[in-house]
Amino acid sequence: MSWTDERVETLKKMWNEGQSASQIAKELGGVTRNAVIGKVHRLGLSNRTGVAPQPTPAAPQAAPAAPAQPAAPSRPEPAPQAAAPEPAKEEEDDTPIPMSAARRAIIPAGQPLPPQPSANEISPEALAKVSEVEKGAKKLTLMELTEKTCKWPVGDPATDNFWFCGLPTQQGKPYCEAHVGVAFQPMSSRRDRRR
DNA sequence: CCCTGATTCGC
DNA sequence: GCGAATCAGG
Repeated sequence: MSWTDERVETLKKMWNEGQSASQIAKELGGVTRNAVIGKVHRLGLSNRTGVAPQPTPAAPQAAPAAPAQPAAPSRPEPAPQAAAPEPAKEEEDDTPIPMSAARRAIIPAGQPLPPQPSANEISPEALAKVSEVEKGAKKLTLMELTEKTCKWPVGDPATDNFWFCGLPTQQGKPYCEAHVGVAFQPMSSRRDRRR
């Protein structure tokens, strides 16, 4: 397989989407993650920022013959932090979660809906991260789960919109990183309404 | 052990 | 330019 225009395009797209090299390699097929990474570097987009700002940090090894800053040598990274998280393209044939008629107040046999963070006090950050992640969840069904897919349940099993996160597990753990964050609370405010 | 990206270097 | 091997983490 060679790097056709199309494949390079896919590579760029996926890389900027935050996909890992191995995932991209699987998608493209015929290449290993090493090949992907190698290509990424050659394309000069090792940094996932879609647009490399002006200050193309001159490599310390090969200093260009034309230093942009004649009087400002020491300043490797002036970038303050203007990276605007841009989900932008999200083409998935998935239902945008109609969530409507399924408002039955029926609670099957289930009492303990898993961890579902609710009244608990979990790191606001973790929660934010979770809801963010759940938007991009793969929404797997029970049967689609594997040892490597996040098994965090989302939604109410009693309704028609219920799925499992399905994102890559962090490793060994049953959930993706975001969900591990809320699933495995060290143990904090364990003080229920102590009688 | 699983995974990640980064680099090197023969091709 | 390419990518396997290797390196350096998490």
